[in-house]
Amino acid sequence: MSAVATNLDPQRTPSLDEFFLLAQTFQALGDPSRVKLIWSLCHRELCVGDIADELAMSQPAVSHHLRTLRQLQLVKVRRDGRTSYYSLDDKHIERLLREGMKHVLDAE
Amino acid sequence: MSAVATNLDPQRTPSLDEFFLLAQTFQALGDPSRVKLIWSLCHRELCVGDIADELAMSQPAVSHHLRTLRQLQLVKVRRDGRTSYYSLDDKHIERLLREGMKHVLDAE
DNA sequence: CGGACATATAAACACCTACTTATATATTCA
DNA sequence: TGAATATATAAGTAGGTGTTTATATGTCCG
Repeated sequence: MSAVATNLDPQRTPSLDEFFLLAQTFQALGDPSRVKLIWSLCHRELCVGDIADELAMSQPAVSHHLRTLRQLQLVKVRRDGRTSYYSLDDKHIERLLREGMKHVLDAE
Repeated sequence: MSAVATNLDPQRTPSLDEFFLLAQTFQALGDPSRVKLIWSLCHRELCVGDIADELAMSQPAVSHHLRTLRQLQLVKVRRDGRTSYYSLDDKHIERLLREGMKHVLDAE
């Protein structure tokens, strides 16, 4: 039986669509407000109002960013009554941020 | 002797400047042309003309992107005569891309 | 030197994005 | 039901970004 390249093969060259999605993902992380937002979601979930307070942003701006991040499956939502609790969608996200921060701290 | 938090402490909350730099780094990766460009530099260096051919982009556009990536220390240059050879600046970059691609492939 | 080659920079333009203000939706509770 | 609360969406706008076209810089070689 020969090895078959799957979507999860880390060595194969990604398709154009996959490159596009990867760029979109990085672009979603490429904004100071969103990167702080995601950092604040490491290790705990927060509701929209708390995020707005913590980042000193307006509520609509926070909702807007959260929608962007939701669409790319970077954050997920849990609704409880009128409150929406947001958290990171998977463990890759935090690793991605920390790997990026390693570069920043190494480079400066 | 007590442990002292340094810039490299992965747990400490980054400064505003560090968040800004992190966002800039992700933003630099957040473009299909640049993400393909960086991917093509994994495991080998390339000169500007070869990159332009490989990505089917104009030479000035490639130079422009390379400057962006250079300023953030994502790529580095080695000049030989009239040719500039570009390569990834450090090992974090490739890890960052692969970590991001893992998320994309998991999410789809 | 002078022409050819490789890359870098500049200006201009169309497109996109992040925020604000205003309003809508949805849920709770008196 | 109706007021209050929490979040989502819409429209508008100022500023930013990626590309092209044109030109400049720098290097090799006859």
